[in-house]
Amino acid sequence: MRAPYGLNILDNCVTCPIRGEHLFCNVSLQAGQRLNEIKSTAVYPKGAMLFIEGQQPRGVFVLCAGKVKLSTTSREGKTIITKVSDAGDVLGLNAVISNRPYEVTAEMMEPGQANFIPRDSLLHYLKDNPEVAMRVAQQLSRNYYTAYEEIRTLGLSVSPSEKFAKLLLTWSSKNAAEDGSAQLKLTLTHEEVAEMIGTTRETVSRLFSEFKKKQLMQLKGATLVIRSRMALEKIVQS
Amino acid sequence: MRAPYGLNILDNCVTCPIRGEHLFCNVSLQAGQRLNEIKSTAVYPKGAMLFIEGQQPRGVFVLCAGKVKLSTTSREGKTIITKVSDAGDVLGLNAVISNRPYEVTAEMMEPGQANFIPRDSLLHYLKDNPEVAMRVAQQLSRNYYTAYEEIRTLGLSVSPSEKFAKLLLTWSSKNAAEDGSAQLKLTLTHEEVAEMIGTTRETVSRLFSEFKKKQLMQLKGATLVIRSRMALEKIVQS
DNA sequence: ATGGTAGAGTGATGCAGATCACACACCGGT
DNA sequence: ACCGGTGTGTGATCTGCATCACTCTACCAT
Repeated sequence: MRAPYGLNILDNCVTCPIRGEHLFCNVSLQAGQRLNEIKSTAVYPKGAMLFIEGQQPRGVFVLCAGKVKLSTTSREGKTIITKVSDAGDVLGLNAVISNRPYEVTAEMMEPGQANFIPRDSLLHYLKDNPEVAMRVAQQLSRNYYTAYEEIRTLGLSVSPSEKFAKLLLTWSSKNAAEDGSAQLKLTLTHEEVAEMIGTTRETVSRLFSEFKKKQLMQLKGATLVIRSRMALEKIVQS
Repeated sequence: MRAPYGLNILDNCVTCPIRGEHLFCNVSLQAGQRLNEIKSTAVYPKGAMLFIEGQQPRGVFVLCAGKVKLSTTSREGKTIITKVSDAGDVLGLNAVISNRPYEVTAEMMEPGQANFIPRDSLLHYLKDNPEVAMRVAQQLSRNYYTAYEEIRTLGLSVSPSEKFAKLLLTWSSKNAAEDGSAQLKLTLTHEEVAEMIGTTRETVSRLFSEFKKKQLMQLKGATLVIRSRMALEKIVQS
């Protein structure tokens, strides 16, 4: 199947091409079919906004391919990135369930694909499928935990170094090797990293140098190598 | 009915003596009765811990009377207070639904009363009452929004003054008068205020003086008078 | 009264990190 | 080869707040 942005369209990504533990997976056959009827698939270019902070919730997006940046901006223009989502994540769920405006802006960081489920359809669907409703509740509380971790990080760790180390740890835990090292592609700019840990671009730049010098990490092109998680954990201390 | 700590025991506070919009209110008659069967009521002294960060979730507490302080502490002993709950709030819901450890510590700030619903009973109950399950999902997403606001505050507002002004605003919105002024009892110590906005006791002390001098607030004994919300909002700017 | 303790006010000092101001490196377009 | 734009590295300065170190008050218990 031909698709724009050099992507192949994934056939039925709502029922998780990737992870077994996904929100809409392992539902009954009937429930799965109904889900296919109410979803619609679309492909997005880099920079596309799935939704914007403050908008009324139209529905949820189930991300099939590509990375999505979730961020909030204050009136003065200061921005924090709260999360980088990837395939399998469900975006906009909180807003849809509670019928409040989207609390973040979701922007494609690279070309990707997502399934859209309109708010009304989803709510009816959940009414008819209590099993899935329960899963949604669990997903919401997981979201809450993630937010909570963020609060702990922002509220308890004082120094940028600590927050930076924490960020590296979360990255490395997604690509961990046996020996405590990890390797991953760095897709964010220093500016964006700064927005994730609530500091300035310059400070991030200095943090990179400092951590490299201290042998905590290594950088070959866009490939980030984390030497030992242990050493980072010692910096975090919280 | 006699009770310890000078409290009168409230008869059936799980079905909201106070607020109509409560989680377990307006459920069907049958569902309400079942709820009464699985709950148990207890009275707590000041300083009692309903649950502690890291404990396995035993169940949820529906607060009937008294204020409860929710906090997290880092390994180095730094503490942040994430919320002060009062009557009507449901505590521990996220932990119970997602079956993860309680993420906060819940401590009574004054004598009070709460209904306890054990985890298993609640989960069965929700399975049997999808209407209530949906309400729980909504409650969870509200919790999420609150957490999200906290993230915005911690991440976007830099200075303690801003965060302090923000805190005063949330306080005053609960006791607002028509003209933008508000009056409330200050039950927290400077230390505790510091833990709410992520700064030190000394800084809070100076903030109080500063805000009083700038006519933003007034303090008669434990009664805090907020002159104009407008002026505070100008400080917040986010 | 007298002590003890928890909370509150306030000055002096030091430093981490924001801010400003550059220079440079890289890449894609024409 | 040339440019412009975007991202990065790094020095110099400036400042807000944490930290330390007190004193003072209010309140309770004896």
